[in-house]
Amino acid sequence: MHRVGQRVLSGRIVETEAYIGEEDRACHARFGQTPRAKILFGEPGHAYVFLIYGMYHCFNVVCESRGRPAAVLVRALEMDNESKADGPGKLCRVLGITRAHNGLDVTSQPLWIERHSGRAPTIVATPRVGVDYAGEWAQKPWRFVDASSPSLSRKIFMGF
DNA sequence: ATCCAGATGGTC
DNA sequence: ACCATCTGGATA
Repeated sequence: MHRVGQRVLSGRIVETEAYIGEEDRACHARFGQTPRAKILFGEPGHAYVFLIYGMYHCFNVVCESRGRPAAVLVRALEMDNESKADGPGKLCRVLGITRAHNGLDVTSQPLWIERHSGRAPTIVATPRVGVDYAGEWAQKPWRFVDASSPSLSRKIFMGF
């Protein structure tokens, strides 16, 4: 959920990826506590937002305790309206999330997450997207999707 | 259906 | 030089 003025933009999270620790060669924490990755090393429950390819943003939630860098990238939403949010860049564009949100507490306004009360998801794990440079770490099944959702960033196929 | 160049700028 | 992306146009 993101409150902007009187409006609340929201959607159901249907796709995520885990980035876990300095040893994860796909994680931004792999270079240690650089200026960009600073938030990753901080308190859990805070937003880690970064600019990618000079024109898009990616939204993560920091996990695990201070000093232990880990986060969940939110990659797709099923929107409450007609908007499309089937990808990490589109999601941030549609919800209006930018680096101005980096470090915000995600348990309160204006940017927060609520438990969904609808039907249970059918969770399927696949390799993460766009991290081929990460060697063996690229193959870990740390992307999680609701296979029953039509709003995924890419289609699922046999086994995945 | 698949392939790919181009956009665009922070980060290391 | 690289990059946790997206779009539109070309090709088949």
